[in-house]
Amino acid sequence: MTRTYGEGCPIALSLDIVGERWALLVVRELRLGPRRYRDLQEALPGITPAVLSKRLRELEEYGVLHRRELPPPAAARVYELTEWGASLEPVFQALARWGVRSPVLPLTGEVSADSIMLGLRTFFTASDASGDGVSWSATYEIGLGRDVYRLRVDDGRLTELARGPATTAPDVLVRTTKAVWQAVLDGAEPLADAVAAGRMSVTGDRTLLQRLVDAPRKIRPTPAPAG
Amino acid sequence: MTRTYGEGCPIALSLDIVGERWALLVVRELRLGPRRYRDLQEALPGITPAVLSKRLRELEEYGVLHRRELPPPAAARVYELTEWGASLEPVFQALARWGVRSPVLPLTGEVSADSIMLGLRTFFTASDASGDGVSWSATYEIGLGRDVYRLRVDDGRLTELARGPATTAPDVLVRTTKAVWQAVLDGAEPLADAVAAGRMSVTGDRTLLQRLVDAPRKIRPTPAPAG
DNA sequence: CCGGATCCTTATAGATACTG
DNA sequence: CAGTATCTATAAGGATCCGG
Repeated sequence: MTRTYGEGCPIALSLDIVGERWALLVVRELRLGPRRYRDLQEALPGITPAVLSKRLRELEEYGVLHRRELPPPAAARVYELTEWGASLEPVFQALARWGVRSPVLPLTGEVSADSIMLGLRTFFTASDASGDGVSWSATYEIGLGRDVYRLRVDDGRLTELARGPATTAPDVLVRTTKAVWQAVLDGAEPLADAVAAGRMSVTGDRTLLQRLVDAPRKIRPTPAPAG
Repeated sequence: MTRTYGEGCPIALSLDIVGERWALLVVRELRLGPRRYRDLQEALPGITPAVLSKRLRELEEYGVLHRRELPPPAAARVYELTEWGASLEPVFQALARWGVRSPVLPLTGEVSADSIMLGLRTFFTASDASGDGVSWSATYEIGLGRDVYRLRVDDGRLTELARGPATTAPDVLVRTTKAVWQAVLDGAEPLADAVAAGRMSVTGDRTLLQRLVDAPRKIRPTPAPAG
């Protein structure tokens, strides 16, 4: 390792490991499972091949991820998080919750389908039962363009979020675009409108879907910088 | 801002704000209260004045901290976190808990007195009452060299940690060095030995102090990188 | 086409000295 | 004390190229 903070503080050590430019975003892209070099390059607009290669080498060396060769016929090289690398999850959660409350810099730009779904998990708060006493459990398959995800909610808790179609028939099946799904999650467009306008197709119990999109509450209190 | 990830992902936004080299460590130094430029420079070995100035300007611009002029006679310029900046605390906690489990890079180097005390808070877990039914509440004043801290534990929860002496007579008063305190916290030296050898002076109930140093459990499971 | 390596340019950080 | 100025070293950005 070249540049080091050289401190005994565990925070500084963490930053020695994942504090370099792009490093944490590379890890972010692996949160939902293994990815190929090409996938990472596409998901990280602006990263150059040299930097991506360097980060992958470093992160492998430090034990955050490892590369694995898929056997034929799928013959491909993929990168995936080690157990320790996957345990960065609380860091991502904390950073995401902090970032959405940024009082100065706005939250603008493209978001990958992965990030949208992970954001759902980050801001997911079991909706309070509100007296109806009905426990909320359901399975979902959400398709955003070509990216498909399966979700499972058990007793109001999001217990599964993975890439790929549902393994059994889901309670709700959704097909839409990234943009529409994000608008609905942000509350910018009511779910009913998106469906009525044909921008989202829903198969199954729509009230279960409504509960899902209501669950994350990305409130942005925007505290005054208190100069 | 010059370099930007340019994404709509809140994680990327957070990294745009505090992801630059040294930025998060500057914030770390302000977790226990305002500091002067000089204090920061001394606490961050290796940072150059130009970089420190730049980070302080940027972090102020983004609303993470603000500078304040203390009125005479204490006439000094200090930097302190905004409310939003202070809400980075979960990020530090997550990074610290992750870093101590690093399977490859070792945790070596100097640690500031502030970081040791904050580490105590990060890894503080109320010791299970273990059947004795005695609720643990106490006040402490810990002196490490010239740095003095006051702590308060209420019902097994660490409710106060601040720079400076206790405001009323503490239940336990400790005077020692950074190195000895850290060795005791790490379990490298038993509390009784440090006291017996005259490396730590304790006034008050020593069993209350034992509970305090036992509270943080910095277990390092060192998961195999699973190559 | 995938998985990078190479080359050149630009931006940022490190080192040191110096000033209001 | 609280920074700025200058110079150098390193890392990142941009484009191209290459082997399997």
